[in-house]
Amino acid sequence: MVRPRAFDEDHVLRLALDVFWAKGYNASSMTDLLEATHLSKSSLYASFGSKQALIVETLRCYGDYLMSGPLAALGKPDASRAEIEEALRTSVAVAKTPSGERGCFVNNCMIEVAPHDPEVMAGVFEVMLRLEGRLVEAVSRGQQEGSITRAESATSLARFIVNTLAGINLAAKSKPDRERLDSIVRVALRALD
Amino acid sequence: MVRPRAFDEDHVLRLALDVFWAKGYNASSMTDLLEATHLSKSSLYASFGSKQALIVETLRCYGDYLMSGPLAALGKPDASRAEIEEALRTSVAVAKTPSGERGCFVNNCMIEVAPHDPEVMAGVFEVMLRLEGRLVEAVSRGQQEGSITRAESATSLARFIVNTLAGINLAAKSKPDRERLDSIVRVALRALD
DNA sequence: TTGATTATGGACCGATCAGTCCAGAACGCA
DNA sequence: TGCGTTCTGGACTGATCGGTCCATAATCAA
Repeated sequence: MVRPRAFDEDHVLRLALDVFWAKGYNASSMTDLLEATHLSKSSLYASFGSKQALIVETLRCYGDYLMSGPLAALGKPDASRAEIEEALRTSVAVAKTPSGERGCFVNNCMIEVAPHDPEVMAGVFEVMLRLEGRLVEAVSRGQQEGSITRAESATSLARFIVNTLAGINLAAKSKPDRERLDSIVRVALRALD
Repeated sequence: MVRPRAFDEDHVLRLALDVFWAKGYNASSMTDLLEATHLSKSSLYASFGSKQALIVETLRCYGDYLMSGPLAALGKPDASRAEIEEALRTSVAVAKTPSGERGCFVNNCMIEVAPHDPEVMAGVFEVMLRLEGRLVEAVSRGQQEGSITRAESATSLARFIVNTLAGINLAAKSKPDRERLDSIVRVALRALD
């Protein structure tokens, strides 16, 4: 082996992710991706194979971003109700960001790509399961310490929160009022009492 | 004037809607639409102008379907908590239908098309406002009769329900377990207590 | 230097796309 | 029987798409 890779694959994925995330899969042409990644067409195809394979990789990349970014609170070993609330509020804050109208990349893929592509569907599932898993832990902890109702299973409550998050990220696409998102979170949290 | 229209425009819209709904906007070629509507290319362009104009029309059509179909309960003049529950449960039932993985056409448009097309965005808004309006009425009635909490405004609660419905329809795309959807509804309804 | 590997840019491909146009058939009223 | 309108099918266009290929240059180890 000689001449090592001249570019960082993860960094390229982040750049490609930004394109797919902002424009959607179909609207992102290979030209767009080449400009964003500063790669030659040959290099990009040699490294990833196809546009479809590329978006599958970016999904994995997005999962990492989610867990270490907006939803990082849920990763704390003692995460509980407070961290669930924090995650919801952070999601609202991100949604109100200028780039918030990109919504959630996983949601976007689920609707635009997954129905036509089993690999993307699998990637979507993976991210959602990671999220759900962390939420189950946090909910359980909240139930143990009494801050969350025991009337429903931790799994049911966690799935409800995933559902609420999905809705918020979908709403984010339409530049909603801050108050609208805040009240959704507020009402949703009532279900945990 | 001679020779009247040989086809029913609303019926054509329903057929076109089915295509867009099942395959998405980009994946629906004009060929698909022509086959489904049994129209000639010339007729379709003469009647609707463009693919984009066509999907805008189908959005209106979908709104009518929603209100007179799955969400018809909310249209009853005395709709209240029971009808909200019914609408949620019907949505789950529809989601578990073979064609349920199409999800919600409005959600699909919001993610795939609306970001690139202000007219579609406007159409999406219109349907969502209709739904929200009906929910506000039903929630208010529930609050008056004491079946729904007064701790939050009718608007906030209605928006929360819209959000929950959106999440459910998004989840529908991945062929979820019945139990998953049921528990989401069950937990969501806790927020109204 | 040599040879293996990687990167680059551009030419090129076949397919598909939305949309236009036209000649003519079908139709209904006067 | 005409006239005006609607409908049809197909030919056609120009653009764009994802993807392939290749000759060449750059890079490093032996």
